[in-house]
Formats: sequence, C-alpha cells, structure tokens
Amino acid sequence: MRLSRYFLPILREVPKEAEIVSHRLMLRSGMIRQEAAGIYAWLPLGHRVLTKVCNIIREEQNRSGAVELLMPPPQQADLWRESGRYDDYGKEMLRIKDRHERDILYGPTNEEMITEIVRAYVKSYKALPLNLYHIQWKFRDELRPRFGVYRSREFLMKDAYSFDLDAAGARHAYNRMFVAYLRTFARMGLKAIPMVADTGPIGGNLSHEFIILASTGESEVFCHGDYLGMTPPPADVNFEDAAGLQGVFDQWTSLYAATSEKHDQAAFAAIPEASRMAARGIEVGHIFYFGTKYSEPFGAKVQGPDGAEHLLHMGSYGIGPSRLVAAMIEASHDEAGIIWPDAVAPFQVGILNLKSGDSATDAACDALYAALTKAGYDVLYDDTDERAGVKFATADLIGLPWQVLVGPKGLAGGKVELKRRIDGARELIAPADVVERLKVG
RNA sequence: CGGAGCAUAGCGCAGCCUGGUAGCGCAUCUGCUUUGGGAGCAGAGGGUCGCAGGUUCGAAUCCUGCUGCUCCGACCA
Repeated sequence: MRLSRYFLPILREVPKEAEIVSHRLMLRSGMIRQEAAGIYAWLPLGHRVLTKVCNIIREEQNRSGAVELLMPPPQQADLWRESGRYDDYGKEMLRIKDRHERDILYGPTNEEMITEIVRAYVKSYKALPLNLYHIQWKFRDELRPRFGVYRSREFLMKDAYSFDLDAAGARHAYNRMFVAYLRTFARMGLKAIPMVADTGPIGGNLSHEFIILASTGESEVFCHGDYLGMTPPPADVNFEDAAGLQGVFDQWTSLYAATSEKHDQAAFAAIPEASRMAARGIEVGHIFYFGTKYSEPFGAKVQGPDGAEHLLHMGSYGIGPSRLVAAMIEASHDEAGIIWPDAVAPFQVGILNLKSGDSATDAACDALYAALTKAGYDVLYDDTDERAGVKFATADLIGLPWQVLVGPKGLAGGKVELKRRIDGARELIAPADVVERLKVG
C-alpha cells in the first residue's frame, strides 16, 4: 500500500478524553474514531489489526475442532424469556421495539440463540461433541464506558459454545478451548496466564480468566512467577487426546494464579518469596463450564447410546478481539508509539522514502516495494513528500515491526538501512538482500 | 446509578466575569527556501460559538430548558 493513496489520519496532538496509553495511541495513529460514548468506528489501520487478530483466533478455534457460524446481533426477547435472563440481565441489555411493538434486544451474548439452534437440529449423541463459535459485535450498555475500545459498549467478541453428552465430554471440550486459548494468545506475542475466576451472571462451576500482565491493567492479580517462563502447547497438539489435554490443563493450573476476587492470601504466602508476583492484569479471555444451565430451560436434549434422553452439557468461551487490540498496545509500546508483534502488525514492513522526488531513491523504493509485495509481505510504502523526520515518527507511531530506510546517503554505498521497531537495531544491507533477510526474522 | 465538570475550525485551547465585526497554536492549501529524527518565511481556506427558547437596539458572552461528551466511585468480554 502506498501511503499517499491510503487513509491514515495521524494526530499529532492527543484528544483530551484519552486517559490510557492504548486509547491515546489508537487515536493518534488513526486506528479508531469515537462516534458516540463507547462506540467506535475502526479506521483502515485499526481494521487491519483487528482482522489479523480475528484470523489468528479463527485458525486456533478451527484447529481445536470448533466450527464457525454467524448469528445476528438483534435477537427476539422471547428467546431470552425462555432462559429467564430477559428480566435478569438488567439495564446493560439494550432493548429495542420494532414497528410492530415487538421486543428486540441487541445481543450481549448468545447462549440462548445457540442453544435454540442446537436444540432444533441435534437429536443424537452421534452429532457430539459439537463446538460452534462466531465472531460478532456485541452490545452491553455499560454504566460507564471508558478507555476507548478497552471498555466500550459495542465490542467484537469471539464466543464459542460447546455441547456434550455428559460432564466428562464437556470437560474435554473445556480443555480443548483452554489449550486453544493458550496458543492463540502466545501467537499474538502475549503471555496470558489462566486464573481461577468467578463465574458471574453466566453461572456454572468451572471457569478461568486469561490475564495478561500490564501495569495499567484493571484488576489486581497474584500468581507464581514461573508462569512467565512456561511454553505454550505446540501447533500439532492432539485435541482428540483427552488425557493429553488434561495433562496440559493440569500443568498450567498447578501453580498459584488468581484475581483479587479469588485471591487466597495463605496459598499465595506459601509460594517462595522470590516467585511471588503481585501485578496488574487485563482480562482478554474467559471460559466457563456451566453444565445444563441453559439446556434445561430450553429442553435441549439428545438421545444417548442407551436410548434415553440426556440434557446437553454446555460451556461457553469468549475472547474480545477489539479489547485484545487495546491490551496488546498496553503491553507493548514506548514513548514513540506502538510496538506491534509481527503476527498482528497492520503492515509487516514499512518502506521509508527519505527523499521523495530523487529519481534514484524513488527507483530503489519502487523496486523494493515490488519485491516485498511479490514475496507476500504487507508493505506500507511511505511515498509522501514529507520530510524524513516525519516519516520516522509516523512509522514508529503506528508500530511497523520492520522499517526499510531508503535515502541517497545509503544508496551512495549501495545500501539501505533495515530497522527493527522493537529495539531500534539497524543494519546496512543491499536492497536485493532485504527479502531474504526478513525471512530470517 | 451517586458525585463533579465540559461543549467555540480536524485536534488542543483563549475569549464569557464586565454583551458591541470570532481569535491563537498545530493540522490543511499555495509559493519560495530547506531536506537522514515531527523545518523556516510569506500568504490563503475553513465556524449556523452543541440545540431550542428568553432578556436586549444588539448574545459565544446574561437567564431557562434540553442534548451530547468526559472525569471520580460501585459493576463488567
């Protein structure tokens, strides 16, 4: 993409409402624009990151055996009356009347709808296990939205719902998601720690929050320091192997880790002092096993091998991609701007033409742009006629992981400069070697 | 939902108290000079001063109502 043809509204000054660093940087780098309290438009740069985050989530959900569908944001109130949550949910639920005075709501979650769908079609244990997920906009009318897309009213959520014949099957389903989540966050360059959690209004008896550590995190968390050194499960983990997955689960839950609500001072004190970590955390995922809480009111049953009818055992599993984007910035930035992990960077490589209009520099940039694009990289080519300093500042602000600086000084020696955003390391390199060099990482 | 505040150009702000032709910085456009870490000079464009009433010869400014937004607290992917 040529920057001169792109839509990247960079702000030099920060809008006053932005309190936390991720909100400030998302506004400054032209990723989002606020349209109302807690409601945001995703501008092209932000949309690119959000899309990449969703794709990683999607790949790992699919790998674990979950199946994607798409349910609508508006739902009929009657569906929620079946579970009793239409009255329970309170003012967080956005309620609407259509032209026929029918009660409609903008979905804050989808347990009811997915249970209705499964109830309609799934009649036999042979269709199980089943895990259906979608990535869709949710609305929760928060008392006080804040911190940009971190706590917005409209937000994107990946929500998965598992259906099994019995508690043992549901436990396997829970562990599949547990492992998929470990992999998902690791691929985004995040160290997410699973912590014992409250089940809250969703109900149930087994639940974990996935927390990443960041000094600006909302909740206080306590855990064993060894979590930071643990290796996530590999890509070829066997999701059919119930015992193997339970082993991974046991390993990742063997050490102490809890949010402040579930904190056990005595257990924490038992950890050797050097390994005790008390920090701030950001919740980026939450998984629940809740048994027959919804299948019972909905009458969602299948016939088992014994010929009898069995209520489905369910779990639900959420990740907020829009919040995740903000969380990644909280966890990875410096004074100059965002530092994106390669996997989610809006563009992997930036080409900075330090002297637009100089024919040799233009030609070198054009050639590099063509070569990198052909090699499959997402490239942002800054071909504007801004000064070099402006281009450096822009590339660092929007967090391009690799930056190729092309100017007359370097080209005089047959070189361009390759800069790594994360540590500022630079190396002089021949333009023809850039593609090969990036493969090394 | 309790408490506090704000609303004037894309962004940040002044002007309001004491009514009298709507301003500053950044950004944008034009020209010249610059050109490897957010350039300089000169010029230009851009506003129903959140909305609706009222007071007044005259309202950004005073009064009333409304709307939107932000911050602090309790709740939340």
